[in-house]
Amino acid sequence: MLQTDLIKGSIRTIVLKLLKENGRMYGYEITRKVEELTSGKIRLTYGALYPVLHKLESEGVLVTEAENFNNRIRIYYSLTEKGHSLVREKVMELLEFIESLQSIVSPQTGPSYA
Amino acid sequence: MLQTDLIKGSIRTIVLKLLKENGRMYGYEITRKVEELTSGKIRLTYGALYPVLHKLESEGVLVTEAENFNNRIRIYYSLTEKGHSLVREKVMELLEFIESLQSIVSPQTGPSYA
DNA sequence: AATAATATATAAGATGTTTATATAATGTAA
DNA sequence: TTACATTATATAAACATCTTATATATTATT
Repeated sequence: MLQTDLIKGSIRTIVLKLLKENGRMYGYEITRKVEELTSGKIRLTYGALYPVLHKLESEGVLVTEAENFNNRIRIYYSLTEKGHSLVREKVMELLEFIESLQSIVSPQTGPSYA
Repeated sequence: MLQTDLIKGSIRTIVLKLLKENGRMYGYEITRKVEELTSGKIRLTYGALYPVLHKLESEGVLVTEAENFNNRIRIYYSLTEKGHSLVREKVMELLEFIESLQSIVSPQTGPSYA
């Protein structure tokens, strides 16, 4: 597992992107999906995930629906219209950030006339 | 400029990598180099940079040399042996992290038999 | 003379994350 | 049938990290 503090700051974007791709999801499902997509390299903790979800809700970025499943309450989160445009922004920002990181840590991949 | 909270957690690795590539550097020079490499997209703030440098020094990862330049003191930072092996670790970790992020935000780039 | 750029640094406040903890139902293996 | 793993949501305390504001001072440029 990675689980370094690199994850700091990207949880919001990850959550938003997953909700965009998968429609509505519940918290546990989000953590599973992240593990699946990253081959277990990234694991969101609930102490980090739920505060993010609650904040996004209070900002009007997503809405919740509580449903009963097997005598348990399951809370589904889905993007609002505002959420959808935020995803686009945030994902672009993340891609730019990744590019920037790469230009620091990776050697130039320009033409090599070798 | 990006300057989102995505940078959180990657400053250490960025600093370490730059010191490895450039030998010794001083604080201001580090911020310049990051701006240069990222076309101004990432800007380290001093409030973030200096605490990181001081912490790395206290951990024995880097050492300082104060030199006089134009009537001003300039403090050069360079990696110790311990620092050199930490860079390798941290950069690998960052590359893995980038890969993980990409598998979340980017579409699969597998063979497309189209 | 004023401003921008160079240069290091700290404190206060804000934010975000980990770790620990609580609760509870269902499925599974011994 | 007991114990454990998995499913499921959630909060509080502690910790780490970052931004913003601030201080200081020299040199170069307009």
